[in-house]
Amino acid sequence: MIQIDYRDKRPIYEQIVERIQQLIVNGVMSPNEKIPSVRNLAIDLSINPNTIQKAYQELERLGFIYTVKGKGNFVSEESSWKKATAKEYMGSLKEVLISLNALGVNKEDVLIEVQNIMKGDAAS
Amino acid sequence: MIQIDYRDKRPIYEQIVERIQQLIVNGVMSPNEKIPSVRNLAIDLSINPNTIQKAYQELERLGFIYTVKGKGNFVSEESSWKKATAKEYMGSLKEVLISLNALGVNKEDVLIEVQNIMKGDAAS
Amino acid sequence: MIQIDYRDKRPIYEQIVERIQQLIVNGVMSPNEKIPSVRNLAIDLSINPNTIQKAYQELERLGFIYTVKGKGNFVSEESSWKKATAKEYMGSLKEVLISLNALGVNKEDVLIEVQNIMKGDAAS
Amino acid sequence: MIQIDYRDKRPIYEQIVERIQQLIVNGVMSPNEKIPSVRNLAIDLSINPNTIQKAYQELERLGFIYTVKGKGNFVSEESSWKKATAKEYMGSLKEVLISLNALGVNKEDVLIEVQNIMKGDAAS
DNA sequence: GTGGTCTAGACCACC
DNA sequence: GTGGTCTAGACCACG
Repeated sequence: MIQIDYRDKRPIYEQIVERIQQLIVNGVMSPNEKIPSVRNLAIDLSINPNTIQKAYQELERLGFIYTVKGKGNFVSEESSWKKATAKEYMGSLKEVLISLNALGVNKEDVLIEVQNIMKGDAAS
Repeated sequence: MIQIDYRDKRPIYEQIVERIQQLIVNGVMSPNEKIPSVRNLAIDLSINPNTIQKAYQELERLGFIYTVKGKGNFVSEESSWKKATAKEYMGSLKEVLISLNALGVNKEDVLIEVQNIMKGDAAS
Repeated sequence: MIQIDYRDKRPIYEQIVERIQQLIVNGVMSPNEKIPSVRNLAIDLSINPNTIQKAYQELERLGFIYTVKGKGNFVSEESSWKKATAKEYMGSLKEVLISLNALGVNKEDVLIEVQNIMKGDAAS
Repeated sequence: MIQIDYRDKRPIYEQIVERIQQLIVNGVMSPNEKIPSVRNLAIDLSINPNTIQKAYQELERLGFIYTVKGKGNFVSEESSWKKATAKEYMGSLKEVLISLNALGVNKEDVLIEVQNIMKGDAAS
């Protein structure tokens, strides 16, 4: 479920943060579902528990998970992250579009991509 | 023309790379135009020449500039970077769209953003 | 009467201590009134009796309740905690005021807050 | 300048965060002033550098300092933290006042404390 | 068993 | 020299 790419320049903990974010955002993990314990995931990935710990604390800070000491870490309600995350991604979209525009990419090609990926146009 | 933000988390050389990339992509600098010498830019920005050197090496690796020993550094022809760069950004676009879709963002909102930014639909 | 927030960073027993303190200070529970037995409260809140036990021990240490073996736990006379608690809060008040002063907060704003909250000016 | 209290229940890194916050808020350290390097402070306090590192990262997250890799850590401009910090302290003030009120503390005593500490009533 | 903190020691990127 | 990351191993509070 989580793969570490040691050739990636980004730190391991950041890769874990991003991966779990994806799993939550894409609905693979549901609110209040327990995520792997620090120790278990550390063993799974053959990584030091401290590194997992750092990733989990960052995820909590971002509002994607919440921690119950002695119990484990759990996925937060959508309300804690949905709005902020969508806003963030819209910002990224804007940046990418500006660059694509400067590169002279055809608007049609972009529109096709949007139609292909965003099949559902139902709001949440 | 180039501004360094020391509070930015990214290394200085990376900021320079990105900035010059922008200048080239947006046409501010034209193919075969000479870019500032390592020494001059270092003095201008009051930073270590090694840092500029590293930035220029990266830009050369990416195909945005080429070096002529004893002459200086020059902007490459569009052909050496346009295609690869556009492909890269299209990849980013795809990732962002997938996430926006998962977040339940309305397709209409994305299309509006595309129409707003990509005013020109002329191909390269 | 007592609500546990598992997402709270503070340990459960501390939440219970604070909550019961509030109930006593605000007069909801009167001196010599019996408080729920360890066992009953544990069942009510669906938590481990050890946790309740720890909370009650802390409350006893602070002078808010006293234990009668074989009978249960009871709210102490005001004399055992009122003075110490007030002193403690006056210390906190001082610290906060110093910081607010350093931050350049207007004295008037603070005075307004005091007038708003401390409606009764009857001494104990 | 910074003292660690090992009897304090709070983690060391949190004590450091609070202490440096105080130094900044109270104007002992000025914007853009360099704070001790991670290694130096670690040696000074006879503490592991990782612990200092954690404290500094938290301070950066809170907007009190900014980091320049390879250079050190520096105090942020007041604008990054003044408003939020003042708001936070006003919240603490409110809580304390409510408790003092419930304890039957005389309003006059509180007003005296305010007058004593907040000598300057000049706004920022 | 769970997360939270800390130490000791190491390597890396950056400047 | 500076901060950033990571490992290995330890102890603690909590439930």
